[in-house]
Amino acid sequence: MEEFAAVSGISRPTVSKYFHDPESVRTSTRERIEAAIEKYDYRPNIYAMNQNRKLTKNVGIVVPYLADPFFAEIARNLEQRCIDEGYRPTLYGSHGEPAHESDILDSLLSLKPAGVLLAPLGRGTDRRVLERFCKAVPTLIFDSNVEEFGIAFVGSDNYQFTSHITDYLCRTGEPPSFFEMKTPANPNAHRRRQSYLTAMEDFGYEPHVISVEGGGWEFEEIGRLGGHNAIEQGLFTTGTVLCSNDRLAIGLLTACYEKGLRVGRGEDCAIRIAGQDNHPYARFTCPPLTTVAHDYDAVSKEAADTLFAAIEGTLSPWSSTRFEGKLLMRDSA
Amino acid sequence: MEEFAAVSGISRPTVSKYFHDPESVRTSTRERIEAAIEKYDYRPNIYAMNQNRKLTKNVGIVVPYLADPFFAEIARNLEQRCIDEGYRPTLYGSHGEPAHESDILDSLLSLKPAGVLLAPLGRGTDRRVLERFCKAVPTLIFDSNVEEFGIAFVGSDNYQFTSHITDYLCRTGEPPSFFEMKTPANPNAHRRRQSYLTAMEDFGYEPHVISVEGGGWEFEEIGRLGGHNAIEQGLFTTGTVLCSNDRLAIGLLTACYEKGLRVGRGEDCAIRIAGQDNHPYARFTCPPLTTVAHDYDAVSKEAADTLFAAIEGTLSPWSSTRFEGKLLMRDSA
DNA sequence: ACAAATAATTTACGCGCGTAAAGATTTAGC
DNA sequence: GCTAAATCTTTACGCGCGTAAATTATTTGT
Repeated sequence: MEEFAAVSGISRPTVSKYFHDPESVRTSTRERIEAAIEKYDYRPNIYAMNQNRKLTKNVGIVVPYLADPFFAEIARNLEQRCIDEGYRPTLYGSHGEPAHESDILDSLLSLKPAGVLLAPLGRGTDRRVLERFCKAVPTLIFDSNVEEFGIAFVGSDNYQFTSHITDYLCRTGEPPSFFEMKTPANPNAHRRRQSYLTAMEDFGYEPHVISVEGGGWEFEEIGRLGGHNAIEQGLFTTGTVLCSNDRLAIGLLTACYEKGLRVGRGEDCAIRIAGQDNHPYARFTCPPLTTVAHDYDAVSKEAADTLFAAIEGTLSPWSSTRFEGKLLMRDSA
Repeated sequence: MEEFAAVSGISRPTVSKYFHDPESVRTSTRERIEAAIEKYDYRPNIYAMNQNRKLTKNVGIVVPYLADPFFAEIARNLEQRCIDEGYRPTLYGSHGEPAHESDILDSLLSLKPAGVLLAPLGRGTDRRVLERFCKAVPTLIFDSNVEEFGIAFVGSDNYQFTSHITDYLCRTGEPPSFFEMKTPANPNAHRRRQSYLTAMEDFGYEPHVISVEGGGWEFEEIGRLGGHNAIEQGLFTTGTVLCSNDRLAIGLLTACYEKGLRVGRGEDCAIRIAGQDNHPYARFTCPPLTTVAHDYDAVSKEAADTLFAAIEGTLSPWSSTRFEGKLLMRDSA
């Protein structure tokens, strides 16, 4: 930087100031620096920069499982917003393992990030590690809430999701059974079950929950195996099934296919199946999956904006924002 | 580190040496240091460490599109192998955009990574940027090859993939048409088409390629729309279709559903559809998709091992390793 | 055109660690 | 118990940059 400043005819502290915030120097100076950068292809050493800065421009994005297209999609969205605001995002996937999540937070700590966007594992999340982390780094929790940690929570309104689609299913045919994992990793699943129970009672129907065994993140396979069992034991009494999420629904669709059950809302169909999330593949199942769509854009925008506001000093009390979902009526129900 | 060394009763240079490589100090010393780390919860500042080290422990993993479950899966696999070897992997997705890929390589350059595992965009990759990058950083190219850049290439044997499944399809029914994108981003697609043409000639059949329009990375939608067209125009003359990849096949399955065509190998089915890649969802389509599976494990192991060997000094000439695929016979064909 | 405000320069120090060199200490081999 | 080898300690410097303080140059308002 010393040399670069010399050949550019500008002092090193000014160059340093420019890299900290290009807007902080006079326009004429900025143009000279930028011309020199172009000419000499100089870029400052990231390690040396971040060593002394109290605040880096790093932002960590942590999701429970990067191989889940839902999280991959929202991570991609958040990543772009960070770049647009001049931050350097780094992606992390917890691989569904609490220990891995803790490791990520630990190593993130030594990266001195300006802020972190975290979708916690949920049930498996180590409260102590997370709490300590949130004290050190401005952390925005999204997707699934863990107590009132961090600066805010942003996610979807799971009660509304489930009551909305339950309403739709009741209006258009037999009331749905609810198909879910017995021990879901994600706390949203509990909200959805609860919402289903409430909605069914409100409509004057008897709720009917089918909880299937299985751990881990291979939801499709869990849905498929659970579906086989449920079909064999005749648990789908009403001919309509609302799944706790789309991935379970995709597995259940496979089970129905394998059992020779025709899925859909036509006269000749044996069963209606609906999901929740609008998973990127839900549109391409056979039949296309009726589901409730997250407002990806709204969630990621609110999450990013809230974090940036907190980083840039706007301290506000902890808050929780939940966006409503949109019903997507397709052929499966 | 000064203070930590003092309270631990060990000199700072030795502590520094320990963090560089725990094996490089005497066992008794290592135990004392590790006990002290446990006690005082000390960890060195990453930025200061990497500033002076000629070689960091960072490894970059770059894939064209993180929201594609295929790449998400292989990235996850590679990530784990890096961690196991004591490296710090960082994930990057190019979002399908050449400019973004170049940006990633550029910013990776300033991270002084020990090595990089790169799955290039392919056709869109900026040759000049990549070449310059490969000169500065040990780079292993995987999935799709770009000239003979980097230290080596590791991927799947696309010729074998297609000839193998073409063989199977010809033996079990009518010979397949080949369903692909007209302008695929990935060079593997060209190999597969070529392999199809060769295989069909070898079997004495007339090859029949259906190239559909569409750019970007939304392969399912491209397959669906292309499928609608092809069905309307009666292009699937033989009643068997081999798709260039599983994502196109998934879209085509949706198109068939929407057109009322029954897919599968049963007597009452109108069309057989097969894919290639064994996409994580291929098992859950309706019907489950017959496809050729990558040897994920072998590819990622070979890729990681080759990179680690190069980093640790074992210089070997550029090489190309391609693993054969395994035919997965499911219900769609 | 002049004072006040703004921006850039000069000078200087420190961040937390890597690392080299020389000397002191411990260990291994016999 | 001795020597050679391996390891550790002491000392010292530098990496590439952030940043504070004092000074000087430039711009702005009137």
